[in-house]
Amino acid sequence: MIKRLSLYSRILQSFEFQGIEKISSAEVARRLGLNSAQVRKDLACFGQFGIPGFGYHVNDLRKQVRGILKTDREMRVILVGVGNLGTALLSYRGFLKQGFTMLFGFDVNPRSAEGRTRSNVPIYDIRDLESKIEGQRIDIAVLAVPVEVAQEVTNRLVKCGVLAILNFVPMRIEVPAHIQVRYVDFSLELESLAYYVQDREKAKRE
Amino acid sequence: MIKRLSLYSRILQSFEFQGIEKISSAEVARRLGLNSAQVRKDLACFGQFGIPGFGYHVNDLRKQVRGILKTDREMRVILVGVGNLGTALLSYRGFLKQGFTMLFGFDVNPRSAEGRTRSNVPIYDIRDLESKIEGQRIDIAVLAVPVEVAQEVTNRLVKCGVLAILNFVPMRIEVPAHIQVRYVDFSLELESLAYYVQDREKAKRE
DNA sequence: TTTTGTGAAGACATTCACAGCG
DNA sequence: CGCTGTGAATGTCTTCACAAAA
Repeated sequence: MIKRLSLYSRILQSFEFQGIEKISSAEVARRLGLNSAQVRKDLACFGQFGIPGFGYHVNDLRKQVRGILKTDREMRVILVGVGNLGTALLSYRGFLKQGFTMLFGFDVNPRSAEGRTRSNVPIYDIRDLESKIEGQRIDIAVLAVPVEVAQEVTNRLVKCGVLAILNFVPMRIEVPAHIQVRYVDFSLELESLAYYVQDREKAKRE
Repeated sequence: MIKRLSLYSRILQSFEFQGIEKISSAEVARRLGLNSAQVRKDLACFGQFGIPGFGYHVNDLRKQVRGILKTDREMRVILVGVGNLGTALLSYRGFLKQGFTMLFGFDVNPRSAEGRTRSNVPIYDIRDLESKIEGQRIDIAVLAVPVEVAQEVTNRLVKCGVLAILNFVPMRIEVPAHIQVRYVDFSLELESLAYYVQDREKAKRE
């Protein structure tokens, strides 16, 4: 549901960019492939932002949604594991949208990692994780290390006071209840796609 | 649900690797952070694989699950858009697990894209998309192009007979009903994490 | 005994449909 | 009228709890 809010935020931004000032739940729903009642419910959940018979003011609504998501305040992010994937994440504009700041990266081999990177985010040795982030507020750690060390690195991150982890490693990591974890797992998506593709070809034959 | 099957497949592989021959739904559930009834229901959905009072034979079950997911047969994949993200996907071992073959990539600037890649997947000009994949069976296209051209490229892919799309572009793409689309959207995950982090800090204050 | 497979219950999410406001 | 906000209805997914099988 919060993910949908984030979608609303994104589409409102694009409406604003296009100079559209007024929008209806039906139009938002159409653009995102959702049901209009769902859009209204999601928004109504946090207050009364709409005007019956009119719709929503794009500008107003966007401010409200950003307020709810707290996208208005700075999120401090670090990257742990600067291999192929980590490097890509660093250079992929659009990964860090406004409101997110990548402070630094960590890797077992910071020198070679730094060479690959075309961003100006400093890469430190992972041995210095604790000392480098000591005393700093780190909101989110992006985890892109090899599977074998994922749990160990996670434990260290939690000890360092990291509040949330975006995990690109294809395994479940154990964390205390108050730590937020979100998973991004490409190959899972690929495999599930494969399943439906199969169905498709079977359907064609029948 | 199919995603969970894929998780089972992965964990069964690791059990097999460790030489574990027998497994219970409770143990699988524990490892994946699920409920044991869920694991049993998911599996029971496709047949009776378990033995009451014993559990499941790891090897047997894995074969069954791979059969259901059709991970046993080759999936032919292409990559469209070989920018930062696309490049990373190409070099990221683990993206393409066994059963998936990356045939080639396409980009507006194949020369510079090829330079970045350390894989031996050939990169062609996107103008030649139709001619290069003509007559070939392509199961899945991985979409990693800029937002502005995502819909146009999608249309071309569909015309070329691609059956499924794994979309890394942060926007909804329109496709005919019989085409499968799956979305991978990092920044959405980041934003939703941010929301809960906020909650966390509020909770701490109270 | 142990652990499966599964109806029944429960929790959660989505959609319908309409009163009421602008 | 048009469109929101929202109870009620529906649908979907998850968990419980237990009879039956090994």
